[in-house]
Amino acid sequence: MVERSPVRLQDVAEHAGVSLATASRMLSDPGYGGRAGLRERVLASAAALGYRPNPHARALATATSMNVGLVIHDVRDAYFATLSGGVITVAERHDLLVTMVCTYRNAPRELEYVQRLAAQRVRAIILAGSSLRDTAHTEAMHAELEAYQDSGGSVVSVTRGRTVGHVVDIDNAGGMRKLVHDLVALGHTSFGVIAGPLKLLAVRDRLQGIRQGLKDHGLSLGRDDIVYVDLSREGGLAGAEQLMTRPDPPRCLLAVADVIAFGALSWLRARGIAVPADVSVTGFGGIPATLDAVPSLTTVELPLEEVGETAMELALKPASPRHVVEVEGTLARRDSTAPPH
Amino acid sequence: MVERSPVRLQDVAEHAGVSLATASRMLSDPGYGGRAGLRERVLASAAALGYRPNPHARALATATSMNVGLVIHDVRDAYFATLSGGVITVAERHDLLVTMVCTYRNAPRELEYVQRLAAQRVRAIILAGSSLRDTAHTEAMHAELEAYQDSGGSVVSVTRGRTVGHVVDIDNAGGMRKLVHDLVALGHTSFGVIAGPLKLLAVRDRLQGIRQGLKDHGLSLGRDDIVYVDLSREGGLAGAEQLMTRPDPPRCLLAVADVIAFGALSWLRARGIAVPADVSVTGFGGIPATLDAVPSLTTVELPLEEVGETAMELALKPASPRHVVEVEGTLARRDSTAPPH
DNA sequence: CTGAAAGCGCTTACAG
DNA sequence: CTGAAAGCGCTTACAG
Repeated sequence: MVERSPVRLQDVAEHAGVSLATASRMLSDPGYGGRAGLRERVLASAAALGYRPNPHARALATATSMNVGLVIHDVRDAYFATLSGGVITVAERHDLLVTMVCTYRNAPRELEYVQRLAAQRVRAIILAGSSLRDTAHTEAMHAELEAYQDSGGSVVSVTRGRTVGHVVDIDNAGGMRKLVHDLVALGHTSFGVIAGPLKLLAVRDRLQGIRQGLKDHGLSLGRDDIVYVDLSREGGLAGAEQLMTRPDPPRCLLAVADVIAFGALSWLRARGIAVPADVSVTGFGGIPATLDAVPSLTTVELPLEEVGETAMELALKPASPRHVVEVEGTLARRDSTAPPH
Repeated sequence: MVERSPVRLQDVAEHAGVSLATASRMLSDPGYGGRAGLRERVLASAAALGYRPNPHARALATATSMNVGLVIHDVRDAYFATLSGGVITVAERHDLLVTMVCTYRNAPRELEYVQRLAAQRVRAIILAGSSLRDTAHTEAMHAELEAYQDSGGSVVSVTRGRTVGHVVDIDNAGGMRKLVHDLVALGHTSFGVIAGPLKLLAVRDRLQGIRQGLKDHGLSLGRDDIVYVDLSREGGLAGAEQLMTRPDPPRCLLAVADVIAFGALSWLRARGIAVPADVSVTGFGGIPATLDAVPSLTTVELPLEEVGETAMELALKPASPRHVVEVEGTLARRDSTAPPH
């Protein structure tokens, strides 16, 4: 089916008048001695023939590749796209190619992808999405990642709660807590929360941060003050609808993610409900679009690109000692929040 | 450095009591006969041992892999993120993994990535970004892609003007022309164009569409009516500044891309210039955020996710006959445009 | 320092 | 249908 590439290392060796072994050394081991001019001759031959090493042959012989695997929930989501940008930037600096897979928050799919990436002998697997709360799945992932790491792979997770590999730990709870404090300071007491799927650890943490922030001021959430929706713009639309059509709608809508907040803003706009005059709205994440929204969205800004860069950098470090990098969100108080009148 | 994976095909063969060759056939050739129960036995052994085939060994033996390469300008840009989502969706259906590289519109980098992907024997290379106008580079790319295709690879470009492989041809000029017609129908006669880098073929085509659309109505662009900026939000900010601070600012700003329009909207908002009351603004592309902007952005909507899906589907087809799929943009008239008062 | 040879883990003609 | 063997294109002990 496929024609083989014409020029192999063997060809280069012959062209340069050396053995296969020598050609290999001159080409891939910069520290190797070699008699004067030899290296130059081999390099010249390689260039002359347009030699391109076969990465599969190399991977087979050395059991490592120049690829890294990046596991995210969804590229179409700006949160992950931005983070991926950071990963790719650093990977490029190290001549690494990144293979990206999207799980769409589906546990079996996540596991299968990790297995495939491990089978590919990628140098590292970066799990950039919040981990999924499911005991059986967590155990299977753990076993898989452990085995992968034991066989020389590097694992990095952008989520807390992973017990293997390096971790970039985003302080979801702390960020939300800060945000809530700020809103309470503005005078808010009536909150509605639009949450995402509870299977996401990040969602749980953000909710916990909200509860804690309220509790710090003697406030709390009623049963009906929180709705669970899809982590998307559509989810935000539905969530706002549920909360705002109650007899006594909240004066402040806390979304657990920026995209959800966008949906909520859209719902409110369509109903002619003014933000922030009638109701305040907040997001979480700080994706670039929060600046373009009108009103601009108050949110907890995460250095997403930097998170991606850090993750990729950790991926380059040896598995031991384990690194845990804590990332704080910054409160970005913008135009979608104001004191309730 | 790296421990080898413990279970090889050889182990499965021994466990099942068959030869290596038979094990290989039972596992990877579904159409192969084999005596009754043999296949089941081999599969059972593979499962029992947790066998995972080594894709590099397979790639070396067959000269194909289960990966495809996706070349884009920038993942952080929603245009490419959305398109990539489509590619990944279809790739997943075919058990293909996608390796994504970002060129940041840098020609040498694009070429180098294509070479690396070709060396990896990816099944297909999808060039999702507009091609770069640079004769030397175009020729080098052409040679590389041709060689890659001759060796069995599949190439798909989402840009016109590529003479090798399948093509998804987005009608940039036609879309812009439709948009301009609509604006002229609204009563606009005074336009300012915020263009991107002229090295991008897509930018040239969109400009050409604008010129044509104007010409259809006996209008034209003056020397100062067009500014060239970076294809980004910041570019839009700068472009709006240049055009709107002229003695006689235009009444309608045409951006060649949605992100540029966002920057322009932001600049206008900061100056208290009302859109669309004082000035109309349009984009191109139809990325999801155009709906969340306030006012929502009038744009030419491209089915970006579908474009990605189509590209990946074409990648699965044989190189011959060549397919060229034409994609039209849809005029999305929204709130950022109105008749000039 | 250099080369001949074995080995990485598969697939696939070639015999039987 | 099945198996022994060669081969894919590299790297790397092992001798010299």
